[in-house]
Amino acid sequence: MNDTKKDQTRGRPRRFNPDKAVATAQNLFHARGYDAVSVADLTRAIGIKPPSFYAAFGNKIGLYARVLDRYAENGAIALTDLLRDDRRVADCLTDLLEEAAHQYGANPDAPGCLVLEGRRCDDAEARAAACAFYHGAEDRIRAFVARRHPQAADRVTDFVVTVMAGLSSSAREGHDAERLRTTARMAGKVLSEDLVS
Amino acid sequence: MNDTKKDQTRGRPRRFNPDKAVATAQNLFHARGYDAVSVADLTRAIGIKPPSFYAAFGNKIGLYARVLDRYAENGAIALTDLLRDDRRVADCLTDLLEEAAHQYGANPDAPGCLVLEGRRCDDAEARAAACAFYHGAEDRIRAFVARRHPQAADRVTDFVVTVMAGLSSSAREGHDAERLRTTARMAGKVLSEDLVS
DNA sequence: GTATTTATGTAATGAACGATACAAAAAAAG
DNA sequence: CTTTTTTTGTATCGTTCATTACATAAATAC
Repeated sequence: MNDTKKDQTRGRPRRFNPDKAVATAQNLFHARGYDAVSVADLTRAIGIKPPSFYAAFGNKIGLYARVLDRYAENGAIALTDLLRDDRRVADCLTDLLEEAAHQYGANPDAPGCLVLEGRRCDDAEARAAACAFYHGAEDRIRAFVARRHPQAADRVTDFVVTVMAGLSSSAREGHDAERLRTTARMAGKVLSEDLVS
Repeated sequence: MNDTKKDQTRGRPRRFNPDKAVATAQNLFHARGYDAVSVADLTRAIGIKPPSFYAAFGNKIGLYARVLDRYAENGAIALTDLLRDDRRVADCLTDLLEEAAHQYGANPDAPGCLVLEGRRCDDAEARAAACAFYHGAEDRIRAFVARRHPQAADRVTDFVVTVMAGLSSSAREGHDAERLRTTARMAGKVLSEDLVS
């Protein structure tokens, strides 16, 4: 019957919630970046000791992968909702840039994009994990543009992802959501004129 | 007479050229970033042992400061040449973006901007050093725009520095100079329309 | 020559890192 | 109860990091 509440696993029960731990780790990684967050920082913030950490997540990269998954579901930009076929491509992309501006500047304690910033950390595995998410998003944007503007897809995608990376960078530099949105709107104007029809 | 060739210092002469060492360090820091370059990497590349390193440069930050100075004179964008009073502001800024695209993509082994990327390394002192150079450049851009478009200065400067950060980021992602230049030109169009007259 | 000064090479320092060995503790299964 | 399974805390591992003692080498000054 109630197989959700009763933990009918065998051994000693966990004293911490792994999902909550992932959320805590997400905050840390987003605030400081992968390299600057040590395992000691993570265990302290979660409230566990290293052995519990490694038993639950494998290693630092393992937890980072969980964080990226959570970010893709929770905090990242919902491309599916934004890149619609019933609106002009330029308008969708402008909304995308404005949404990025809003999200990247929303929380001053975790500015910018977890994935965009994660692309250039110093750990090869973590970098590859972040880049995988990034390339997925980039490909979706390019495919969306290509459907109606095939010859402009590469150029427009380069422009959009470059502006998004700039927005994330400026967010980390201290630009608030309002300043970022102004920048995003300026960038959006280019698209409206470039992608006529 | 010839006081340039004769080293009339007292003790044992140096077996390496500090200026060449700074150039070597610049390549390393630009290629991998401050955090990812260890003192061991630097001493190996320069061809000296740690004591010679610390005697010559003080510490890792000391050498990084020398590298930033060298970059400002050598590799960075010559704002003085670009931000001219005898041309339209929008044209100057578009040239600035295109020049950034050209420089950031010129050397695949050292993509992006040393200063822009250095802003977000994990060492507080190195970060402060890079940010000092960055803020200097940002202030010059803002002052240049403000002279003729005072009410647009903040907005336009935010846009320009954000695009530049995006260009540097995309350069590190692998965009070559040509792709970056296309992006830069697209961004430049906004300025021509925003800053009429 | 001797004294002084500076640079060099060997080797080691303490600190922080990611990751583990090990035994005790807390639960279910028999 | 005993056995089995899993988690926990303590304590530590080996590696890498930036930095430095220390003695030696190579130059000038006297």
